[in-house]
Amino acid sequence: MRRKYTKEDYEFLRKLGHRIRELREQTDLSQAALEIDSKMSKNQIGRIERGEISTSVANLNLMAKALQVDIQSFFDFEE
Amino acid sequence: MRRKYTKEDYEFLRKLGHRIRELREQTDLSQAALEIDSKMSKNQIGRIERGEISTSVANLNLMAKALQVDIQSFFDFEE
DNA sequence: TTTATTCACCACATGTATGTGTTAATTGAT
DNA sequence: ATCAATTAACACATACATGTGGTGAATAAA
Repeated sequence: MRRKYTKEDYEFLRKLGHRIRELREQTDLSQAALEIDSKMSKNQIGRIERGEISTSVANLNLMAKALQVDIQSFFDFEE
Repeated sequence: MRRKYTKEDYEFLRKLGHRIRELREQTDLSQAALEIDSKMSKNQIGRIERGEISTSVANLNLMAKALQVDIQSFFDFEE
């Protein structure tokens, strides 16, 4: 049986999602455009940006390459 | 239907896993000890370190806190 | 040799992330 | 107000990650 996400987990996911959205908007890409570049579904991208789910590191890598940013920049938020 | 992992994906996961193992050993923690601190199963930790699977960012956060390292340091390897 | 530690590896059940398809809702421009 | 672009939000099937429990291999110590 899996661990359940705590409030801290969701707080982390919320901040991460907000940061990803920030970087996507700085690149002037819509979710639909990022879908094409990253090969991820735009639905999934939306869920990640809203902090609803905990995506995998392989997907983080895909998004970083699509946005042409360093994967570490996704974690550039306070705390 | 999900995307399948490419060779680049697995290469990324392999490097990431190696880096995580490196940081764990620097902290002098066994997989069993990290299991306790991170609340993740040691089986899963082993699979991640071997690069077999793509774990979630929430788990990365758990491991970073348990190892008392910055989550960004997980990605400090030559790409 | 024996014992203990650490890790690799396996099978299985289950929860979750993902993609697809669809329909609202929102935003912006005119 | 209308129109277009963008995003939110839903349901569903399925692939994958995760935990549990177990066995075995490798290493070191004694």
